[in-house]
Amino acid sequence: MDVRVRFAPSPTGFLHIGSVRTALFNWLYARHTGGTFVLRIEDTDIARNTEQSLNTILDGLKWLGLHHDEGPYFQSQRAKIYRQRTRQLLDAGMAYERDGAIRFKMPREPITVPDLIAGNVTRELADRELQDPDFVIVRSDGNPVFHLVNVVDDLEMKITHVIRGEDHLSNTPKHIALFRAFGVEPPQYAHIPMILNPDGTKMSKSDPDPGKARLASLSTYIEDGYVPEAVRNYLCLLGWSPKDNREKMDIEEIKRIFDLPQVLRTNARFDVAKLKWMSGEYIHELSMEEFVKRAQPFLRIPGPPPDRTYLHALLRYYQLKIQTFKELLDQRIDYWFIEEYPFDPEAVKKSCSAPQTGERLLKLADAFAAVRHWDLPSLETALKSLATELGIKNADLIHPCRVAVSGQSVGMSLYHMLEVLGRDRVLARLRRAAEKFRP
RNA sequence: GGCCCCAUCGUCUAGAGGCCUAGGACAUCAGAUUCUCAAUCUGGGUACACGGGUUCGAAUCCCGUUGGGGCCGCCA
Repeated sequence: MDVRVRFAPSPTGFLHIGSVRTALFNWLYARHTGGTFVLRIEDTDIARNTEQSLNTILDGLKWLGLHHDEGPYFQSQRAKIYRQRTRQLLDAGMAYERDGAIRFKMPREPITVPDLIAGNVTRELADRELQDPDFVIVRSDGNPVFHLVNVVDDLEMKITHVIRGEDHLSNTPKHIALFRAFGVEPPQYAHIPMILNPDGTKMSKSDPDPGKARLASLSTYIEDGYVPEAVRNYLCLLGWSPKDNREKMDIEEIKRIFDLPQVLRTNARFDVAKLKWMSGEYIHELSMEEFVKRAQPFLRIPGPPPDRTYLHALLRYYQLKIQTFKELLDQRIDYWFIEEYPFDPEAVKKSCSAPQTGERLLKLADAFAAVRHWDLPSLETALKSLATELGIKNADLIHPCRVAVSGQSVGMSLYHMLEVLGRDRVLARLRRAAEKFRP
């Protein structure tokens, strides 16, 4: 049997992280079985159907690398089919009209859902449903209701496996009843557990807490510069695991071993810290070419375009330091590119307040000027011999030197920094700073 | 209110009756290292929700309790 699965988001203008995971599991299952991944847009509510919100979905899937094989199909363009199917039920006496709406005659006996993940689930009717088990399939304004269009679409598109959030488990009996009413065997169902906020509450875009609302949207992770492969990898691990302690995994490998029965039945909480860690893992292993390419939107380089070799040399440090590309914006990198870099007052106060600072920096500049090869070991030797000569600790030269050439007290190891900056910049900066810090 | 699902460290999870005095990862703490932040290395603490069964033996099976989530719409 050819597997056909679908992702059916409603175009509400953003992608919920839970939806993304559902899309991912559908995609994984399709790839695992060599089946077809269909994209269907649930846009029967015309008010939500805007081009921009559709693009949000398309862009999100593309960002994650979840390519669909068919679609997107739009429910809004399928009104005729829903009407025909409604007619069919009406004619067969399995639906009737009341108060202008069309209702489906729900079977009175409980229906068992054979679920690939949850097992056999038999749902008794709730007390309210006991009063009136039938449900509306076409509104009085003539628009079909979710349950109807969902089933009709799955039927028409020959969907074989419906992989969706557990929030749909309770109304799956309705869907099964509808399939049977059409004289068709329902597809296989697989309900995956939900993704919750860190505090265990439901993830929602409309959460009054803006922080939590932000967590729920995929666009947050795109904007914050997370690596898409990491987001995808992390989401795979929410409700599924390879059982052998592996976590950072190649997507090809996941496609190979992913299967529905191993999906967990427990809800998972979203842990941004772990996602961040994983994003970092992916960033660190990027080639410099790829890193620069992806970092582009988050790089603010002042001054004229830098030399490529120089840029790569200095960026290596930041690549290993950050976990999301947006963190690049927090790094003070101006000193690599322009001479008017700012001096951090704290750093100056801490490292350059000694009265001999100016004099020492001048001597250091002279020592550096004398090195034959501008490389790490020579610079280290030069600095250390000067310290010995002056009878001071290495650190008494290292810290002022760092502040002099970078304006700050943090950064890569000093000798490495000097090596990358180059002789001309370093000597000029040391001499200028010597003036600046003269008592 | 009714119905459904679930329950292992703070979090994600491994665990399908003896390999479990419960393993891994993230987070956290301590130490090491260093010119700073970071990284790295080493080490530590922290979990089978509770109560009953079944069994020679239970994190693993059954029942109940509690807790969490979901659904019961002319929303999707």
